[in-house]
Amino acid sequence: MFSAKTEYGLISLLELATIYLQGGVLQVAEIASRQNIPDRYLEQMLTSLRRAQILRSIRGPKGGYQLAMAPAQIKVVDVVRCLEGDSSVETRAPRDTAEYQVLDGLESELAKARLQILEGTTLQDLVDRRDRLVQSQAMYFI
Amino acid sequence: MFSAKTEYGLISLLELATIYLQGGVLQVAEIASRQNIPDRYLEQMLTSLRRAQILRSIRGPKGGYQLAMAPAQIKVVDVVRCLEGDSSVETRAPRDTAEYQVLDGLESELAKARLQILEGTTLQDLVDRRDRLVQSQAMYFI
DNA sequence: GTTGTCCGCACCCATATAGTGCGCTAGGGA
DNA sequence: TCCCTAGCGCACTATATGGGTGCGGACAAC
Repeated sequence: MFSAKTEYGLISLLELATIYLQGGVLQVAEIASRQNIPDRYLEQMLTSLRRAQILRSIRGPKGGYQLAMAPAQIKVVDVVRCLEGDSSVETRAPRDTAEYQVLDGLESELAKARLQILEGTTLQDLVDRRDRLVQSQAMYFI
Repeated sequence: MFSAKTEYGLISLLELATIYLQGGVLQVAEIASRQNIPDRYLEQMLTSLRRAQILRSIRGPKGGYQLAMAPAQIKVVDVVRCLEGDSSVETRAPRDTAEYQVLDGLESELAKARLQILEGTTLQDLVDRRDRLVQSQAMYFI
């Protein structure tokens, strides 16, 4: 459902979100090795996210990336739109029969449902879910 | 959102649904030319739909395809599953970090929303929508 | 000025999607 | 009976896309 690009981006943001309050910084290589992502590839996603003002970068030694705003301000839909080729710019050609129009209607219904979920979920929500998940999994070891 | 395969299939079923009550039959070439679909390609979709028991075929002169059941019995999700490579058979490998699990949760949320719509829409629904569309467009000419 | 990190392309490769070619098979009608 | 028509089946091609690499430059800290 998500492309690798989107997944890698969201994962990275999730990592950065957890250290946001301390103003923490992570380097591409750190995230990549921890999450098993090709680092040269991950750079591309982080660059896109920086251009979209979602991330901020610091160059030089001790550099890295950090969130440009609070996790609660970042909606998943923003990340998806940034990393997925903003799918809606496609000008399909004829599509003039009534049958096609009905299908278009159905497709936009699907797109709307998807958008609604992505609009309603913030990075903070994902962080919370992950924390709860880790918590519940830790229970098993007691 | 839909692949060309799925669209072509749904369009064809829509055409066949409108003549279902008269037990009507349409040939590949007819549908293809009316909807501007490469006919040799469309055959592949119709074959898949026949194998899935959604269509029935009649060979020889005066042959063609017809629906195997009433339009109200055919759910869009059946057609999509038949024509789209039943996406859910993919066994993604590692995906063991908590971050990935959270993403998987979000993705299944999206998939569920999509499925709900596709499950709840029948061919008859689409036919009705098209008829209403044609009706309302005819209004403009009065 | 050297090291470490981000920056930015251009490039490559595998796979999926969309579409074609070509011949076979079965049923109806002259 | 023979031929024509329309479905059957599969191998093949071509183009786009997604995922990933290579290589060098730029900038900041030490």
